[in-house]
Amino acid sequence: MKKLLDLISEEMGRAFEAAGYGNELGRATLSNRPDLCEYQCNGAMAGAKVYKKAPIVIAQDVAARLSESRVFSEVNAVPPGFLNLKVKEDFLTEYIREMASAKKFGVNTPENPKKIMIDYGGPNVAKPLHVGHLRSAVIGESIKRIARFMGHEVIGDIHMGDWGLQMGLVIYELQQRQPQLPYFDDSFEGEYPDEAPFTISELEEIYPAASAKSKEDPVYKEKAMEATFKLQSGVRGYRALWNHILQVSVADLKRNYENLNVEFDLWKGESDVQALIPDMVDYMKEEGYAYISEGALVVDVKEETDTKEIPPCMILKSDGASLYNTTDLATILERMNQYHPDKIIYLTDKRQDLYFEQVFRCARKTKLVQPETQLLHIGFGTVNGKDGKPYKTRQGGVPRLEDLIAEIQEEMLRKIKENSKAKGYEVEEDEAVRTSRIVGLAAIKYGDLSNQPAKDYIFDIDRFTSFEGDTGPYVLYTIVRIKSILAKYKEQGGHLEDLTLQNAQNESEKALVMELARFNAAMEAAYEESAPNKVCAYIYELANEFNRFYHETKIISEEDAQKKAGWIALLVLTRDILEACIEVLGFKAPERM
RNA sequence: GUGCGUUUAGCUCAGCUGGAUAGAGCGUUUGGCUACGGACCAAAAGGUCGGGGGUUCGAAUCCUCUAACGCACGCCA
Repeated sequence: MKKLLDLISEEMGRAFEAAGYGNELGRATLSNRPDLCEYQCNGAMAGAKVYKKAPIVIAQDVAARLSESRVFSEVNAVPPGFLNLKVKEDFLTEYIREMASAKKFGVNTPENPKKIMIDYGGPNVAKPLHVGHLRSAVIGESIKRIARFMGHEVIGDIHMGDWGLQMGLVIYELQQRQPQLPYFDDSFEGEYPDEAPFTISELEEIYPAASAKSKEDPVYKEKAMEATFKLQSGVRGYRALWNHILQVSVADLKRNYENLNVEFDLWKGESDVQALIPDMVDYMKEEGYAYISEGALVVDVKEETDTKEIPPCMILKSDGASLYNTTDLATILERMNQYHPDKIIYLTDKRQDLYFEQVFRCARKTKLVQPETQLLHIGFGTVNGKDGKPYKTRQGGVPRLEDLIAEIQEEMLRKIKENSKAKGYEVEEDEAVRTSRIVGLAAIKYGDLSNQPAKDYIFDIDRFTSFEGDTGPYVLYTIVRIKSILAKYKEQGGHLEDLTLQNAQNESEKALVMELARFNAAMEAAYEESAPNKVCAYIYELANEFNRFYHETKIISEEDAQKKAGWIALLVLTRDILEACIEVLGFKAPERM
């Protein structure tokens, strides 16, 4: 389905053409003066110079051609040359009816769907998730869902950090604590146990302990690096232990991401591409891309148009070891070979902007990717506390993601109980808890997603959990309210099928319809700019328009059956669109709250 | 030092890629519950868009200079 604004622009374009001007001048936008008109076109002013005429004259020429338009009920040329437009009810109703019966509410399926890989999540094995992991997971999941909704094929990869020094640290610390384990006995030739010799909570305690020791004790660090090396060179016992760590850790990660309603298609990690590294490095050397500089193997990625010095992309450290860059390049290689994506999107902290610029340039230069393959890094900002500094616990530590979510959900539970008490009815404890989880997740995700990804934002529990203003709970409340009215309609014997949308009866209803008609444009913009915040902005406005309409219109008590059915149809569409939006944002609405 | 980002109402943020009177929410003030869910709605007050200069019919938006803050700049990830 075409976008409403495109239909309007085309109609304007034809009028411009008929009056002897270029039809590209017909581009229309939403009015920024709703008191004067619904849509506007500023093409007459843009055309004034080209045609050497006063803009108002052009506008009048164009307006005169539109008196018989089936789209507009009103076209006014006003100084200095604005074209103020109002659309006919019939035209709008026809559009919204088509939308209601169309697949995906009129979002077009692309002719050539793209294959997109999204690299997000990025947890480190054996380390608990913390605030820093929230944004990658939440934004990445939403971008994935938006792209899927638009009809593209999307593969989400968690890309775990499962190969670095942290693995050596954990292994060495385990050896200190339980030296009798068979994994550390080089002469052991039997089968290793199936069961890991530690639980997830032990694991989570082991890493920080080991990390602290290695910072203070150079000998300890040396030993940990040795353990890392033994693991990477494939020592049997170390590999077995590493598998245990992975197994225990991944089970825990799955649980955590599931709670966040985040799903990955691939659970790959750095370790998966290590085998590709030697050949890739040889290739880069043989083709003359890589050379030794200051002892390290590097690929130059400078370009003539650079306004600053871009350091070369390092492939191997001077001790011959691989590093983050190497793994990322090998991952690109693997992804291209296995999945042939048209586009790879990375979600990490924005501080890695320059780093990814280097890696992307290196991948292009060394022809790891096709010239038409898009590589995109979406760098997101920091989650800050109310003081504007990175969010910390009261003790000053880095807060765990689990604790953060629990905190929001507790506050949500408190509010739900308080509100039900104020309204004078009792909620069952488990229903209240269930609801608080659903609404709490919406609060945290909406709080994050409604900001532009690249910007830092302030994590404010009171604001996020509020039912008022631009928040997740407000949007859910609106959906629940619609569901409640629809339930009542059914209770009274009404059916939700075979309803026909009618022409809008008043201003607030028309405003709601116009807002609904904007859905495909809003979703498309969110996709193209990888900007879930645009979906948030859209549903917030939609929810506002709905609530305004709701207050002016008594639906259930309406006597005219056709009118009433038309409104119910409008409610159904509003509910469906709101739910489609929160679905791509990665949360759901409860039946009651 | 170089580069990137940010700067809009008391606070938190929008601003549809150059248009009319710069918009929301929170907070403040006021009005609306015998009500389909008042967890809502309506309204008021609140701004020299960090600052200077420029481009043009027209600038929060484009160019330039400048200030403050944040971040990044080969062997971490």
